[in-house]
Amino acid sequence: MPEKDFRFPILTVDGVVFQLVNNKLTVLLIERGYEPFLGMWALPGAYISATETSHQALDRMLIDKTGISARQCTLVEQPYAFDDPGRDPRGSSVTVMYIALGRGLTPGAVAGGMKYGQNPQFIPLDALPKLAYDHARIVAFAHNRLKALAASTTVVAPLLPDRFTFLQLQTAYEAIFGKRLDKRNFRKKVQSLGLVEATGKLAKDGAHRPAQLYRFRKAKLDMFASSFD
Amino acid sequence: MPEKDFRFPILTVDGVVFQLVNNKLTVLLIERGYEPFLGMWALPGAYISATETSHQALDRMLIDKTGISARQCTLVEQPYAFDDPGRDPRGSSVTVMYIALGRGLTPGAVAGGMKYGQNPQFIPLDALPKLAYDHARIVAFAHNRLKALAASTTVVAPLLPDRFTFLQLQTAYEAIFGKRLDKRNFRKKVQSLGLVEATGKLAKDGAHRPAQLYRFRKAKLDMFASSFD
DNA sequence: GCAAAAGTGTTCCAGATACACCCATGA
DNA sequence: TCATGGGTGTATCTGGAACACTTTTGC
Repeated sequence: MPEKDFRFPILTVDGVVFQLVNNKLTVLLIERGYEPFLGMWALPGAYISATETSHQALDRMLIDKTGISARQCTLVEQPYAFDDPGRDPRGSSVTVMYIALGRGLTPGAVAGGMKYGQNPQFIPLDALPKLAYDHARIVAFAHNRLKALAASTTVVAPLLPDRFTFLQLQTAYEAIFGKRLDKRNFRKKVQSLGLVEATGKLAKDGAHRPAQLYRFRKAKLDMFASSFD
Repeated sequence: MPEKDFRFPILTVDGVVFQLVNNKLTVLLIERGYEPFLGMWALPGAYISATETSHQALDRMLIDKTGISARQCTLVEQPYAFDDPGRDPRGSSVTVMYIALGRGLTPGAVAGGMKYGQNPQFIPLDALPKLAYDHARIVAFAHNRLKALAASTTVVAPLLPDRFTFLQLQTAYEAIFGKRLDKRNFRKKVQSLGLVEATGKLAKDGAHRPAQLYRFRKAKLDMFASSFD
């Protein structure tokens, strides 16, 4: 029943921001500036207040703690809840996790941002330090989710520039799946799905044959029939 | 930053309890007994208090509102969060959704239970009434999730008795996917995955040849390689 | 001319699909 | 004897996986 003075549990939001750096999938982490877990690496996160949605809290928190705006990223549609009774000594807590994807993000770069930031860094998933709370589990969950989405949708798009070569696209998939793909099979697959279209422009970036530049046909998250792996 | 008098948003839990009734996939709904949405059908749900986890709140709420205990069900591993700014006039709210699976459940049957219950019923997914809040969206999400899980894990197990015939198993899958499957191909698939084993017992339940009774090899949620659809 | 990435086809195999008849039982 | 669900095998198709060489450019 709705009671007037009902006390709610602690509600927090955590952001899992992925970006490609040097062809590796990385995630945005901070070093915690206070207890608990002082000095340990953690996902950027914050309490959600009664006057905001979890989404608004994410925006605010990301800028405050990492100097990156959620506006610069693409959010994956669906937030997930993690209920960790043992996480906070003050009582039970629920955290809402968002997955965000970006490219060319620089921690601390937003003007006036990062009030509480503690050394925000994009850290490769294959070289994660020990994380605070149950954040290792949350990152693993998010990575799994990203893999599953990449296998059947165009989620990779926000990780890439608007125009990209086939090699860039393939490398993005390889970074997400954590394994190499065959160049010819990859091309066939992407083309048979009609995911991309040639722009006619060429990328001239070195001592080799210039590559055709492509773009995604659909701007939005698009589900396709068959699947990668 | 952790502040002493921080006020948290409204946090609620909603349960999506699936059960097979007459070979149809049904979901547990109640008729709301107060505003908002008085008289409308809705998922059973409740506020989460500061002294309990979302999981505990689910247990309590289900018994109070439907007379069904979460102990009678199998919970799907992962809760999801839905953040609906417009849902509650008193401020922003986040709801944590659990998917639960059961069989032979009877609303209102728990002794001493169902304090606030309003006509709890298992309603077939293909005959849902208009639902309160954004519950139609939540049910659709849960159904999708169930489909995806059924395609690659043994989630169906809790929907079935311990021992079941191949036809029962197939019918469960058909109910979840909402389409017919080929009997021979289904058998081949299930057997090649080694999902079930014969018990040696026979089901004699009518004017026809008795069927072999099977059980799942793994009691727990088990992920298998290939996939149904 | 050589280093470096771009681009291109075929074969093979496994798994999915489509499909029809006889069997055991109770009424 | 008939109605009902139980139980079985084969041919075909499709999509994924494996695999190597020629092309274009800058230096």
